[in-house]
Amino acid sequence: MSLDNKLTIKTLELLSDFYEQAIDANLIQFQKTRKDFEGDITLVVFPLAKIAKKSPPQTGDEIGQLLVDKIDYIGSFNTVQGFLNLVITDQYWLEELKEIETVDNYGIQPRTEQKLMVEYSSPNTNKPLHLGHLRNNFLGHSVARILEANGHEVIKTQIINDRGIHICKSMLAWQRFGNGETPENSGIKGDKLVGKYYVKFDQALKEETEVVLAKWGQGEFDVENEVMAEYQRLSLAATEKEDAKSRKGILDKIKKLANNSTPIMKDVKEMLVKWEAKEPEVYELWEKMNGWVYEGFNKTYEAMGVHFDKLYYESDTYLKGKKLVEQGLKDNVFFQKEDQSVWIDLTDEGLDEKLVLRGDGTAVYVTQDMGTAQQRMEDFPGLSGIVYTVGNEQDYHFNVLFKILQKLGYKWAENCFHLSYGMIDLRNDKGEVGKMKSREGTVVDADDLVKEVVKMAQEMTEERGHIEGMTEEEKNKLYQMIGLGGLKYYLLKVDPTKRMTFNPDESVELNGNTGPFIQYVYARISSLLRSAGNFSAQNIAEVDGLIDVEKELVKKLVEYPQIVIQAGEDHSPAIIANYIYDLGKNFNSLWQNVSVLKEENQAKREMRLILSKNVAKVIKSGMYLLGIDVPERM
RNA sequence: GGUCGCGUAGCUCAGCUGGAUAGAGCAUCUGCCUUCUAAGCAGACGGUCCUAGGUUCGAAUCCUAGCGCGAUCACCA
Repeated sequence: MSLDNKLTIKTLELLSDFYEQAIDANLIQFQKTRKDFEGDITLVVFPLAKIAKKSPPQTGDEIGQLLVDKIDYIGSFNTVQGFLNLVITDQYWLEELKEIETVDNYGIQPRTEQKLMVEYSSPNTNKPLHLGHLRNNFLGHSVARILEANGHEVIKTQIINDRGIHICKSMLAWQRFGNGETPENSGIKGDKLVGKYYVKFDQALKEETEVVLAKWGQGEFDVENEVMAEYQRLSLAATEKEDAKSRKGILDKIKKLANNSTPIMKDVKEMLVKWEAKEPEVYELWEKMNGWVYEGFNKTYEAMGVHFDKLYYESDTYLKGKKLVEQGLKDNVFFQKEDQSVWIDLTDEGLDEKLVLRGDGTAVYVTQDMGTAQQRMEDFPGLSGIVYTVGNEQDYHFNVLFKILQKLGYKWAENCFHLSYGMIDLRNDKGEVGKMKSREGTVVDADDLVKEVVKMAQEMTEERGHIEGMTEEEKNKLYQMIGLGGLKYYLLKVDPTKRMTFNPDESVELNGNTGPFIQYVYARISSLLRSAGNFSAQNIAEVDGLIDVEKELVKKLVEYPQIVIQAGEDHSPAIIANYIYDLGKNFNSLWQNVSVLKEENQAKREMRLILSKNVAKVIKSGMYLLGIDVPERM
């Protein structure tokens, strides 16, 4: 039990007795003592002053005396204003250290009954992975490990968006402009090659859209009457609007209308229908191109060091979604419009009407998500919930999805959680911050970044020169570990829910609050332990006093289990990251200020070795939770 | 326009379930390698916690309004 909890229970008991009345547990508020004051833990006495019927300082003194008298590990106290600072004895901390030393899986929580699925990555198969996917993957992978450390059984998964109109776009463009280009004959990585044709489609679409708009402008309409009417309505509205913003909104709508009226767009839609009908020509092309993509993705995942227990493909689950729509239609959860499209009315939930099946009978995004969720529940009986690692731009979508699942009557929908993380912004040469834009060529490619980061790690490590005697293979492994560790840490140390600004220089930085800084602490301790000889925790209790840095370190170690729990509850690797950084910093302070091996007092020397060993143990454990490896030497 | 989110040092971020004089890193400047790995340590400089009200013993933290930024409101995913 933590000191905080222990003290709260004891104090509650003592105070109830002392003041002869029942005391609300919420009035007992312990917090860490601020550095500027003497003490380890502080009781906030303001809430208790009323009960004592004395001023806060008097109350503090009164309670402080009581606690010192009754609790043996409280050595002394001081009251500053309404804050009662308690000094815990060194013996107590030494016992704690000894305890930590005996636990192998320190910080890891006992098994629970919960079985959770964590979904992350979930890319579209029409473009290569980029920086945003890196944040997604590292986050999901780390959260999976954190949940495991909290005792839950975890299944790591992803849903591969391998079908849909966007895939058909790449396919169509390849058919038209590809001239039989393949990864083999071009040497281009599979996912990159398919991405290339997705871009080609976009260009073609843009050109055709302009043609359509030009025709419309001259009054030539070879489209359905409704489209023409809609265009005329919008054009009129655009001329009436005064402010530029709403004008732009209408112009965007016109553009979209034109977009959808292009021949190429019609062809793509047709292709999707053919695909759903499994027409061999289309289906084979689809299989071929997706095969290229998977080959490319697998290389990227391997380089990133993330993996999955089970893969789902939308092409397998969207039919299940369609069945759910059918059933829901019968049960009056959904309703059908004249054009045969199927909708759900969520206006009573504060949301809108939402399409669940297109008029032509093909599935949309949410259709397949419904099917996927149900499939998962069938595949893993007893699954308690699903964690969806998906960007916060999809907050609305998941809101809708969970509501739909609830309305369909699935109890487990309540345990689905959208791990909604912030977008990554980039800073351009002018210092402006903004999103990655493929059109402006600012998308940071995942493969390129990983390669770059490892290369930088190599250069910087060679400069430092701590690696003589390593084989080439060991060296390469180390560069990989440092580069990737730095990148992962950089992306994970920020609160996942917040958007962040990517700075390429900081992502490869070795100094300060970085992954390599922490890895370095681990390597230092490893080096220390290598030259320490034999030691044990037996004589720790004989140490006659702890210096500040030592005590700080023990206190920090004691916090770890709570940190793991907190990180699990909040789904936040950042909590782990910030904690290990603090721990590492504290250790460096010890390292720089005292010598471990040259300490003459034997008990003290052993205590410091045990302390160091356990700092390393916790660093390794915490870094594992972030998906980062630590080196014995660097 | 509706909904949701964000606004803390020059920059990137902690702190936000209310507690003491708001913390780190980067950048700038000082010191410290004959000593277990200086990828380090010690220190200096740097703040209208967006603004205005409110709640209370106490507000960066909670509430309301305003300003600014972003996301979303697709028969895209």
